[in-house]
Amino acid sequence: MASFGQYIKAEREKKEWTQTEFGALIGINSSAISRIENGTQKFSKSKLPKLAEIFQTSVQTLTDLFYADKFALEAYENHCSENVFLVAEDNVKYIKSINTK
Amino acid sequence: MASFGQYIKAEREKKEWTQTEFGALIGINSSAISRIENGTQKFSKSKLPKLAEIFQTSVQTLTDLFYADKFALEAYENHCSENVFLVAEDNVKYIKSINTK
DNA sequence: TTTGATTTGACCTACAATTCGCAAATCTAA
DNA sequence: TTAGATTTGCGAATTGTAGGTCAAATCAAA
Repeated sequence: MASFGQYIKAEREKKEWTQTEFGALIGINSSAISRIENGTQKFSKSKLPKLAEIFQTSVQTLTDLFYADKFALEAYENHCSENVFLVAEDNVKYIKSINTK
Repeated sequence: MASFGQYIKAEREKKEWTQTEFGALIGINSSAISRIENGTQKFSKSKLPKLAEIFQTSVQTLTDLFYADKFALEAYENHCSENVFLVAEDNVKYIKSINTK
């Protein structure tokens, strides 16, 4: 999957909803839906649970898609080097090791 | 390296600067330095170039450390699954492929 | 004990980033 | 052509957050 916006668009079209219909379901103006699908506006993470409900999928799946997209864009825009995600992965392990002991 | 704050602290101590001295160099209040080193406040990314100068290292190195730390914390706090960074890496490749053609 | 260094809390300001709402423009099928 | 769907420009409004200030608490070493 390319981006979170493209994912939303694909799922919305699967359900054969217009942006207006989908917007009403999730509680977002239709122009915002357009921007979200096209990447000029971000989907609010606080709405992930509702989105999971509407799309009939798990919050975990959406969370991973959402953040993978977010991290990728941020890494690209800020010219991070190739291995930034490898380092990040190590850092998560470190954080977890601290918060469990 | 554990976190960006810990990195800053380590480098500052190598130079034998107090938080106040280091704060004066980078232009941040000493209590803010304390918070940054201890992770309750974020280092401003706009100051990365200045930090590189002060620490005599490359902006790229600091950028990678900074974002690896940021991504790790965000992934941890939002309960992303293990493979979120693998997906993110793919997404970066996709973004790059679009922006080069 | 004393002095400087560090940590922390509470509160506040300023700035930057985003979202939203509306209207207008554009697109797309029938 | 026309009606519904989508995109987009713009300005208003909101939100998030860095980091300052001040003061108090804690720490560490001489």
